[in-house]
Amino acid sequence: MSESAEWTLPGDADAVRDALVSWYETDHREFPWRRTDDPYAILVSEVMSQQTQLSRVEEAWDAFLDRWPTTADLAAADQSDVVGFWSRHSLGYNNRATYLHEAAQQVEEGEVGPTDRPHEDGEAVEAGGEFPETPAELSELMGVGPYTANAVASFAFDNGNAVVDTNVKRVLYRAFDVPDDDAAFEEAANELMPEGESRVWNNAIMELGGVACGKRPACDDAGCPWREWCSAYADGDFSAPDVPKQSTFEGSRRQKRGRVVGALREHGELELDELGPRVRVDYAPEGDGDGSREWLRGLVDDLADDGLVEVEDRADATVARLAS
DNA sequence: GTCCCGTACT
DNA sequence: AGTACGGGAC
Repeated sequence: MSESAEWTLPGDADAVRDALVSWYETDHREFPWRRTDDPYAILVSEVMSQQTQLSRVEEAWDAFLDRWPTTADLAAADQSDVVGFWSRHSLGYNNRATYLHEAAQQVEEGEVGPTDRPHEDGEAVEAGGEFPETPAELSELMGVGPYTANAVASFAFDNGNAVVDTNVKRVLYRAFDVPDDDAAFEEAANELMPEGESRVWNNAIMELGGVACGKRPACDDAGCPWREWCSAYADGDFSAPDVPKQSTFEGSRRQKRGRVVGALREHGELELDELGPRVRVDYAPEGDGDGSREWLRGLVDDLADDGLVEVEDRADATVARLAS
């Protein structure tokens, strides 16, 4: 179903496909996670890569897998250690550390994947620990959406659909005038992907978006394999789909949340009035506005709702620590 | 200050 | 449909 026929793939689509795969196979960046087909290791790399410069991900990825080499290891870990690791490595979005931890537990408990099936009360449940292999099963994992599901299915099992991230959108938008519309991008991406070759294809098209067709295009320098078909190369219009604006981090609530997690990681447990000055230099317990004890209580309560922090009311004071 | 960016939640 | 979410690179 396509109400918008504004875009078309070139008539010789197979030549387009072959050109990209050949270009990728001739030369591409090397990343350690491209040398494994362990779905867990690939999931870790994808979750990290969603948010961080690839150079720093390499070191964090190695250290993470060294510490928790399997889903069983991660599932058994204290969540505070996982969040602490995430924070120490400046990986951002601490929620995703808890998602990854929960996803490992889902796999170990057999909640998802090939062993997933209804069972009666009292019946022995199948052991679990088998990693899901299809995009639909992978999507059941906490923190795994359409992009990550297809990336893991592709890179671990060569079993995915076309990935659609901002790199892919930009490439399709520029080269084939696919409109800035999620359904159109998904349709075009899947029409273009050679059947059953998701591993090499998704690697190749994201490499194209990262190396040749970035925000600043490098068509000739990167030897873009699609120049002869590319609409943007022909008319010089290298505009890209709109990306949502980022609110400023300095002074933001996100910054204060990060400081709470950092302080609790460092000290283990703190009373609110010990935590406050580490979050805002102008912390002033009395009152009810920003920077007050009441404000801080609201902040740590939200972190508790997110599963990142534990808050305990004692007779004399309220204490906070990273969630175990 | 701007950019990066997929997912969960409302 | 819109918003929250981290912190480093530039």
